[in-house]
Amino acid sequence: MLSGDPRVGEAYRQRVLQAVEQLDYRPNQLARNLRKQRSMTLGVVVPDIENPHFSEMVRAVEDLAFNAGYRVLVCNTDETADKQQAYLEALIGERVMGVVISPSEPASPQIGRLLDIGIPVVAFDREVADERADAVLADNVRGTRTATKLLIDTGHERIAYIGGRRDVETGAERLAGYELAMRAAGLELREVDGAFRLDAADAGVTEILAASVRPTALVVANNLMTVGALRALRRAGLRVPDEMAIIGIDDPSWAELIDPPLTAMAQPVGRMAGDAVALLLERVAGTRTEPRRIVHAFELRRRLSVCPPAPQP
Amino acid sequence: MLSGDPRVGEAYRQRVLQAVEQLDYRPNQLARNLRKQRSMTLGVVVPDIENPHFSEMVRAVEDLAFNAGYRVLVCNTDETADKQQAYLEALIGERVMGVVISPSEPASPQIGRLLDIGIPVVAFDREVADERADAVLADNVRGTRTATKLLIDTGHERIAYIGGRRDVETGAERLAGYELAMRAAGLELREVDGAFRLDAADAGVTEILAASVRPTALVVANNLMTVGALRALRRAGLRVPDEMAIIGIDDPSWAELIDPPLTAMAQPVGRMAGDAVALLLERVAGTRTEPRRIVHAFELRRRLSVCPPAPQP
DNA sequence: CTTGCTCGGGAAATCGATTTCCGAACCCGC
DNA sequence: GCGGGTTCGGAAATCGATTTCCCGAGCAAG
Repeated sequence: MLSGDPRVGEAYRQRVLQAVEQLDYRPNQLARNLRKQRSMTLGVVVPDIENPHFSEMVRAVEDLAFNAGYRVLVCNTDETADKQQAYLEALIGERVMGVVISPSEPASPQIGRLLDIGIPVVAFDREVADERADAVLADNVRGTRTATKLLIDTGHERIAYIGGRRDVETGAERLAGYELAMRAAGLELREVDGAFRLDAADAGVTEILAASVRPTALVVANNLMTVGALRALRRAGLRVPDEMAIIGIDDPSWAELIDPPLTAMAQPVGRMAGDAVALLLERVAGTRTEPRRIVHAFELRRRLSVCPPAPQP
Repeated sequence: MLSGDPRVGEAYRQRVLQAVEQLDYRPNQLARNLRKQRSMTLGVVVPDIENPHFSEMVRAVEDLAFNAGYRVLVCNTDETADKQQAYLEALIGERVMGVVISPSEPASPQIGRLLDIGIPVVAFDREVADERADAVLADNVRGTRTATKLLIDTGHERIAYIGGRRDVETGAERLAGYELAMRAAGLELREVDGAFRLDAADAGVTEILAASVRPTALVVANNLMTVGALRALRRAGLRVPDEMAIIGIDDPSWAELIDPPLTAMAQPVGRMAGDAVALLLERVAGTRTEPRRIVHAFELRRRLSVCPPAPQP
């Protein structure tokens, strides 16, 4: 009756509600969870919550979930398959009502298990291996191609790409976007792996700068690596954009504060998170059973870190 | 027996473990939670997870908690008392094993309830009203006084302070630190409320700049407001540091990338989070019953956003 | 007026692991 | 060889809300 049975007498209901009031009765959530075999919780699995891209996403998901009456269990995988597996296992154990995941490992068997037992999964940023999952993605190929093309159109020919892990969607697609643009223009590829990490990007850029023929522009595949790249450039004493143009994927809040303000490809993270939660809630409500994929476009934020290359000696 | 009863026959144990293996048996976490009246979860309550200060903290807590076998329920309060209350209520309902909270409202009655039912609470950054809670704090008064003193020692006399909410510990203490330093030097106070928010700080700085006599230096009480302040300065076309020196409390990763690199007071967030989790685990283990307060010192990161003021006309 | 049906409310079963309880077997020493 | 004390494994109670079941009352129709 306490769960809102409509066929209950009014007088009786009043009596009970009054008792509830007087005794300061609070239903035991744990007992409820056991009986219902679910907990009003959503799992959010991200590779790195310190990355502003993901903290913005977590923030948005959390907000929407809270308003819909859910709690959020945040899982940080450190880009490792192990932690991801452990966390997904835990989420299954907790019988969460849905999972938003930006997978470090797209093929964790737990993802299939989740879907098997009816827990909806929404892939965020990166797809998962299971067909049944929904997905909210950014058009990485086009975004990175646009970024690269901007450099080409500005007059650059030696353009290096600081990339992320190729074994995940985002890394592979962004690389593809870069390659598409470069090949279309008949330019030579120059790729360095920054593993989506600050330090690796720093090292990568340092390595690039050591080469006999330096590039005149960089495309950096995410915001952490952009910090690393900028650090390496600063250490090498290179001026941006005259000596090295740079365009970043992701547009964190500090992008317009640095010198020069960073030209960036922004993802509509807030809207993407909104879509992800909406997809989950549709599944929970049973409104939809067909998998859906939603792809968002990047948006170019033109600032001052890109200018034509210096004339060649 | 499955919970590791030591007084169990070896042969029997083997037989059971084999059965466990074969049937792919997974204990139902929800049933376990109900029976034990607890869930292997820690609650982390922060005002804004998008703020790098807190995302770093959440990240560190999450990591340590995971290694200790706990999950982390992240609660974002948006600096509102309402959301904080709702979340604390939920954490009580989930019977979490401990709570790390950076309170928006230090006196929520739920904090007392948590402690009443034996759930340890550690205050982070800002104290809570209940005596029984542990606390991990930064020495805000000294940190801000040091920051202000640096400006004074550099030769500034008109120093404005962009402050955060005075009704929370950090805001009040940082303000006090500024006032201490200014009064000690016999200088006039100039305070603006930025509510710890980017936009409010932007507006505050804009307001300050509109005054007939402008300050020559700013102390900004946290990293979000620093972004706002820098934005306002840029919009007004003021050069840092010659026309306006600036020192920020908090040292986010972008601080050394901006132009000029930001002079900042850094908090050892990682160590603070480590202490917080350690305090919780001590409580859970029952090793300690006396409340503890740990105070960490800020660390000055001298960069280029502070220089002597231009000579007066 | 009686049969049949609906509705309200109380009682009991359920979720599944943990914890307690108990009887049987076993060991030791006297 | 027997009483007292362990040890071990099975059985039952427990956690507390939800869900199902069921009976009695009330009402309508024949």
